[in-house]
Amino acid sequence: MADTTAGSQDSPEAESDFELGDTSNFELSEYLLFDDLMEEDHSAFLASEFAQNPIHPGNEVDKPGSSSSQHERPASRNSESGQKKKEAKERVAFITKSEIEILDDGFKWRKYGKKMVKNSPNPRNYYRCSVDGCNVKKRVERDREDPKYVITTYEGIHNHESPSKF
DNA sequence: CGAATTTGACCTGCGC
DNA sequence: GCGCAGGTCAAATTCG
Repeated sequence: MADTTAGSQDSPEAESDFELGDTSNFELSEYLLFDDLMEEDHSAFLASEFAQNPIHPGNEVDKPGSSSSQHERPASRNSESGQKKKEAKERVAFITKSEIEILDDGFKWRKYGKKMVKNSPNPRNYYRCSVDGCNVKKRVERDREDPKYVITTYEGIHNHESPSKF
């Protein structure tokens, strides 16, 4: 699973019902239900489950009307001033059935924040690609009803090859 | 010693 | 206008 499309999106075939009412800022949102579980026995089962229920109701993974707020921090804090480049970031959410959220996908991630969300009793972890130049972010959060499931949301595309592997 | 991780504080955006 | 929620950064600490 290390290679799991590390670097590029695989065949997109999960988006459709996700209608973004406000596409002013967003242009693409693909949600791939992936289960890189080692026990294919369960993965197959889960796959069916997700097929019926993509995500539990009230999923905050993507709210079509909630407006996609792009957090553009003003240059106030940022050293770069006057440079606000809003690049359309690819957002891909993966649902993995695992007890650990430290899934090694072949990239080096540095945790830069943790936050408790109201929607889930579990904290949400924020990771960032440690590779310089790669501004890919990863959001890891446990399922609200099934702590065994981990929702990993990738934001951005890796502009480099995997540091490890190969 | 260096890099990575941790926790708290701070800021921004939206809703009411 | 204020409050809430979410997200990010920074400083301190720990592990390798």
